[in-house]
Amino acid sequence: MPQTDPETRLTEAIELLFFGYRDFISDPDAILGAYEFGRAHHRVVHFVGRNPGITVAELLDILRITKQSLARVLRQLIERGFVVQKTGEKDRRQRRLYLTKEGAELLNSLVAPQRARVSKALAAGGAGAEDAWRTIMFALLNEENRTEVEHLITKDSK
Amino acid sequence: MPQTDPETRLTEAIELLFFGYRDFISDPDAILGAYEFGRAHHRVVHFVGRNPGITVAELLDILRITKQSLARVLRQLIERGFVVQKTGEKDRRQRRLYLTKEGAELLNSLVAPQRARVSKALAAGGAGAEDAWRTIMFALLNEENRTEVEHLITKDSK
DNA sequence: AAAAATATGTCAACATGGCTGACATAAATA
DNA sequence: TATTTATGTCAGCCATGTTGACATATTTTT
Repeated sequence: MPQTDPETRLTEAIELLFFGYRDFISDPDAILGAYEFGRAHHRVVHFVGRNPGITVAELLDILRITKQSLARVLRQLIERGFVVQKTGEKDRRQRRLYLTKEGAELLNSLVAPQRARVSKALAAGGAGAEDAWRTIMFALLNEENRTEVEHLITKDSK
Repeated sequence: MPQTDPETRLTEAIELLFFGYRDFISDPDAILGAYEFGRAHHRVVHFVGRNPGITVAELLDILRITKQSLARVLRQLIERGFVVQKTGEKDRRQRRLYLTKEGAELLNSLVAPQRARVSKALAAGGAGAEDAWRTIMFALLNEENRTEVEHLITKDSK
């Protein structure tokens, strides 16, 4: 079997991340095209769907973009009826975001092929591989983001 | 311990990919800024460095962008002395691409923090985790890309 | 030798989705 | 009441993707 030096091994891992991510995000693109939406819309729909009632500020913090960039895609999603805003009950300055029925359907059509892909991939690793994969993916995060991401992704685990 | 339904588990994995990749590509950005280069330049420098003498057509096939998009960043990299073109010896229509000494230094400064990050993350998984992680990342690829990616990433394994 | 195909380059126009800066409004807080 | 906060909006800029059309040099096919 080939022996590989550590630098090469790491370079290969870096390229696996590049190519893996490239294909991972490829499924939704065709679907989005039919709506004349882009990846920016996808991200908003995804995180609003995962965090119903999220405030604009919280969404900006997840996406790490400016409010002006968000405003463009958010306006389109609202105008076309995929997202609604509701004034916050406790703090009436807030605009809490929710998916409409149409938004939830769009999200579902986007996430379905991604789930299928990830499900297959995790299964390909065999028993125990999923935990190892998760540990490594989590360890890729900047330390200052780990707590936040942990909260975000485990939001509705039972 | 929390029991988690399969859909939620997969959604969490999808978000781990999103956040993990986001942080994974964060290191080089500051470095690139100092050169007034962007991620597109990074990709070109990376794959030219990994595949010395690569042709323009091969590079386009890896990057999946149009030649007009590539032309812009490639021109800048050539003008500023990070990449050189040499006419193909067998086929003189080809322009084979190589990094200059400066290009190799730039690549090294970009890849070093990525290697450090990935190295730490793989180590965090413990023994055997790296193989599991690789298997899963590879299984994320579109089937039609697997052979190509396998060749690309194992290019100089011994 | 001529014709066709290939590898590459270039011009022009346009779209998406980032960015900064400035300013406005309503509501909460000090 | 004054200030801060959450949000929205206008205007313009930049990076990097796209399509379409066309040019050149070289190789391959006829």
